[in-house]
Amino acid sequence: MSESATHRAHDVVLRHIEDSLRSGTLKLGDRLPGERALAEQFGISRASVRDAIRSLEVMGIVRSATGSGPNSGTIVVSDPSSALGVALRMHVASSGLPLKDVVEARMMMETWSLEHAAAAPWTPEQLDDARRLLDAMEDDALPSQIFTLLDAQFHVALSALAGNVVVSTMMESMREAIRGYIDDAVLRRGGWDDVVHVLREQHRGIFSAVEAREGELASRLVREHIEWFYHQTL
Amino acid sequence: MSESATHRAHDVVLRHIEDSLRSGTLKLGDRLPGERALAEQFGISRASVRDAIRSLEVMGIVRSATGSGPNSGTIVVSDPSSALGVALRMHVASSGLPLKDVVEARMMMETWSLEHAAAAPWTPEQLDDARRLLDAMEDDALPSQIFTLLDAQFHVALSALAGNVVVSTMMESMREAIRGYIDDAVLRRGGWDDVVHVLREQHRGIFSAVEAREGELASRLVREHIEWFYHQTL
DNA sequence: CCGAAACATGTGGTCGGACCTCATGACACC
DNA sequence: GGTGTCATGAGGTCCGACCACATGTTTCGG
Repeated sequence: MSESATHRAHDVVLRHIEDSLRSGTLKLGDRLPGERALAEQFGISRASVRDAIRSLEVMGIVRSATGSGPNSGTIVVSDPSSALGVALRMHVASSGLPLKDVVEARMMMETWSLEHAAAAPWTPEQLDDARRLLDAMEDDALPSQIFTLLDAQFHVALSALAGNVVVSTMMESMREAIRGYIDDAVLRRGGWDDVVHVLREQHRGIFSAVEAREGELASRLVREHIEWFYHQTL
Repeated sequence: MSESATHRAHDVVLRHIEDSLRSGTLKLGDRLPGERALAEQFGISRASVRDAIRSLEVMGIVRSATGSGPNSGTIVVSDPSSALGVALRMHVASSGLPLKDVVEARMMMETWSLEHAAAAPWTPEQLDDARRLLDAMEDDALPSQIFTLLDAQFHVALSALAGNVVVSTMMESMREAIRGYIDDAVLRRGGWDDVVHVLREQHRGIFSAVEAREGELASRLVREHIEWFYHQTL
């Protein structure tokens, strides 16, 4: 923002794209010019253009695909959650961010979300997403990895009711980042059948509280839910 | 996690580094082999290796520098906040994430942090960081851009007392992402001299509450502080 | 006339080799 | 012993080529 330092070759295209995004010249769903065209336009090599686009791709700003037609090329998307999720996972892997703090942060966001969901203007249709996931998790034949996946989606769906995209995104990315650790911990622990019954009951309780718009109750239940599961496994 | 799909050339490097990080073979401060060496080791081109390293750099996992000596080459670091900050800023620019939600999320994290800071085991030295920033902001000659920078650091320093690295990191990155917008809004509004007096007073009140470990009061004050400033400018 | 197979086109993905800038440490020279 | 020069090796940039892929077009057989 402050120092320009446009001397780095790949920065010029990065800045140009950010400016275009900010000014509205480039918006969600638009296609960027081809890498070769951008290279010529800015007078830099295609490698540097690729460098910049790669950065945007890692951030979840654009998506690149080979081939031709409307689905090919580099397209402006908005996929912050998976991008942040990967980054978070890497930082947890490198011990830069303690897993304990990730779980704690997730609990903060989820309790906040459910509290605020009580007063938020969501429609019954939005709640149905969560209900479908709740029903899907009743299947006894579900492997634990699939269950935890649905579990994550259930929590995200409920939290989304609060209406804050940033909080939902961060929650989703944190869940994505720790999914691998959870699956490992579940397999290492064993006795999944006993655990899953408790989880189902807790989920139903949380869902009912949200449905009744009892924010404080929902918040307390989800806190107990996460704390219980955390101490059971990790 | 699910499909391996190591057919992408740059993914093999990415996976290898993540595994090395997870197993401890690679730790903070270590230097990666040179790009040419990695290329030969995995039997891929240097361009693909650069692609992978670039991804890690964007995530704040490594840092690359030219030259020779201990500060050169690619080194494992942990800089999630600036990495997330840039990504967040881009998403706000592309309207993928509403600024309002970012501010709201920041308020959630900060109130949570100050509440928990009351019971956290921080030392007086940690509080001194915030105190120094508080004193520095007393300077009347400070341009608004510098003030907001110190302001951001002050808030991060206080929040860090809660002891949760993930929350601190996210707060810092959100503040970084919206800094440009705040500076613009302040300049557009004018009358900075009137605003800054109120801000100083609010900061002192928040600091005192934290120092006295009155979590609830600190939390309330910081909420009012953020809400007031938000309505004054944006 | 129509459907299907072959082809042309343009995209990102990969490659390898070249040259540049830069920070450092070693070495020769005062 | 201090100092300036140079060799070294790292990342940064560029070029030009080729590959894999998805699509749109053309062509050919029925």
